[in-house]
Amino acid sequence: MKHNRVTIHHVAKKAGVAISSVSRVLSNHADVSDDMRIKVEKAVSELGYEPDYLAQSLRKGATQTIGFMIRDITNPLFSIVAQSAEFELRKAGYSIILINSHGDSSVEKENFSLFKRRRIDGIIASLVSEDAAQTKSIINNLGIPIVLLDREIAGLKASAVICNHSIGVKEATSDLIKNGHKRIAFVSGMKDLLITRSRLKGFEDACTEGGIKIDPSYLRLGKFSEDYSYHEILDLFGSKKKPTAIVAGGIGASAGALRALKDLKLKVGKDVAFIAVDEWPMFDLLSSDLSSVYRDPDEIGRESARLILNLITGGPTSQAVVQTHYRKRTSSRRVLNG
Amino acid sequence: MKHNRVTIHHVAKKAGVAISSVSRVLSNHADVSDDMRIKVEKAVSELGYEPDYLAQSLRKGATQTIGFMIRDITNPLFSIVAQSAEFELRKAGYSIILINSHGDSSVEKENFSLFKRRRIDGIIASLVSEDAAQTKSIINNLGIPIVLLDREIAGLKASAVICNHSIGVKEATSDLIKNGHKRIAFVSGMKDLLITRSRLKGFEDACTEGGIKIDPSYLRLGKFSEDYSYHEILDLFGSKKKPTAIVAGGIGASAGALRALKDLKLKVGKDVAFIAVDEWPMFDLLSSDLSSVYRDPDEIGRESARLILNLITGGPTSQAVVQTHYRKRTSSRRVLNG
DNA sequence: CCTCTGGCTGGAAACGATTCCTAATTCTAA
DNA sequence: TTAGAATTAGGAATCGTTTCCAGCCAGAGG
Repeated sequence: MKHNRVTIHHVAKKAGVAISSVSRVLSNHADVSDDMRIKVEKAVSELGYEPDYLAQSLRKGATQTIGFMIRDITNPLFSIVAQSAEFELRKAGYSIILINSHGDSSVEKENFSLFKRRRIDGIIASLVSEDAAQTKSIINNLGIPIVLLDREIAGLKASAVICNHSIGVKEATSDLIKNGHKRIAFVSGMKDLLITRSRLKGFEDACTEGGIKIDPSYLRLGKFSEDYSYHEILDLFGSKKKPTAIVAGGIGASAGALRALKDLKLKVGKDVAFIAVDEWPMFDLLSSDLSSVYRDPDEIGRESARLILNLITGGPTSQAVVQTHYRKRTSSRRVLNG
Repeated sequence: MKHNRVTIHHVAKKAGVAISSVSRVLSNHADVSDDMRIKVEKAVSELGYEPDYLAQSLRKGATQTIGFMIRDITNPLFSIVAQSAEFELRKAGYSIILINSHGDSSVEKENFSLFKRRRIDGIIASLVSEDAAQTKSIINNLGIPIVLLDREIAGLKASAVICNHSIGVKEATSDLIKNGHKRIAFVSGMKDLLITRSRLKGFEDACTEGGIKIDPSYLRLGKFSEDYSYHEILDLFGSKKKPTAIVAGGIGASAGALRALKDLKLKVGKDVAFIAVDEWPMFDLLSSDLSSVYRDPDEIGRESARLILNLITGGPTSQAVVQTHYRKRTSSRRVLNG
């Protein structure tokens, strides 16, 4: 089985030249005579030779591979990001190794070490948390260029794709207020993440401008999971001061909230207003015509690819900002008892 | 920058032993004295040494990497398959390289060659087509173990995960017939794919048993795309003999069909019955309570991982069958003019 | 006391490329 | 004609491991 792999050795022998000459021809080195080029190319095509990545990588110290680590590949937003990043990176000759961290920071840690051992050239990651001091030191000691998705960590040598969440959420919340909503709930992930803080800022700004005082019990900022959101919404509607509108930050939050409303037999857009932050496949086929805060996942993927390539070729760390905007549909209207 | 990578060389020097001894300790070779083991382990932990995958791979001829090639990673079903396969393979020490073929068989061809150059240990693939003779010869010449998802190619040395589509579709179609439907349309992908033939068989069997003659114009078997399905449904409902029920084979087919019905202002479950083959995230939040044919994507991922590991360790090619079953909900009921 | 066995160890050859260095050849110019 | 420069080719080192092979030393058996 070993003898069926054709190496540069075989090519050299067949062409009757030295190994180094074959290598020079294939890497378009300047000092190659026409005669040599022809001989080698003939041998290459006759043998169907293709250089081995492994050996090249070992020698050159670059694997042409990018590690893509996310918390959950089944999240439709991330899968689009992964697809478009892969598309861009492949054009530049890179492959991607996909790793799930399952939202577990110890798995995340292992993954970084795996990346290092595999001599990954660069990393694109959506980290579990921003405050883990350990994560910070791991990344800094890794010596591998990294692009963070929607995370901002002080003192970290990393590029980042940051979405401007506050703008879209502000527009959306303002629209709710304009439609007469005063009791607006906001469900999303942990407050220590930039993404949550940014959304919260948009929410607060809109309330301030609209002259609405935020009741802290309407802020449910705990986890991105469906489960969390589901139970928080049930809890809110079990209380005396039921909200008339909900802003759900993230796909999980939206799914959990919509399920809760369904179980409560409350009709979205009629009994309660709703804004989904982020959309998912077949969004338009849902039972209600949801207003949303949109960002383009393709753009996130493209930008992250651009940033990591930039870093790999020695460029400085930088940030790319992806805008969000409000897509007004019918679920944000005034409701019966609003 | 080169000097900060700690190699087996440094460990050997620090421990005052030969490189080969370090390697023996780390690979749990039998011929190692306790004294040696202790010295080496001390040096390893003090230096924080981790063996380099590249060099190991080059020497051993195995990269501990699986290539995962699918037509579209944003397909929610595939992304779950990818996730569960990754989970299983990681437990066995493998990483996965994810590649999109974008449903393009020339890209697919390139990808195979990339896998070979990267010395991938095994491939899990959802191929674009089954009949391309070229693909067959490429795979056979590749010399890399491969597991096919839902494809059956004669004369190919490959394992496969096959879903038993016909059973679920038959159950579903029988239910439609029992509910009085006679004009049932079936939209799905190309007829030359096993997956389509298998679904069609279930459909035909149910019709035969139910005493219904199939009108060929109700069979729309062209592509898996949303677009195709959308236009075929519009076409069907523009004709004289409108169907009273639709079976949509695949997520794309379902999406396209549901959009067409929405545009036609036909209510699913009321004006027309509908069966979705395969579910997607937040299926339960759709505007209608869709009956479906279900298969477990997690199981597909697990099985494909199991089969490829089996092949890599020298086992024979084999098949795993994943069952489908009918999930009866309300969209399959009798309808107004049915 | 000598040989044989067997456990351990170190040295060196792979694995398949790239690249530096040196040498041979050709060409130009004095 | 010959020195010196410019091309071009080959040889060898290198990347970081694993693994084969040979040798050393200690203990056992005669």
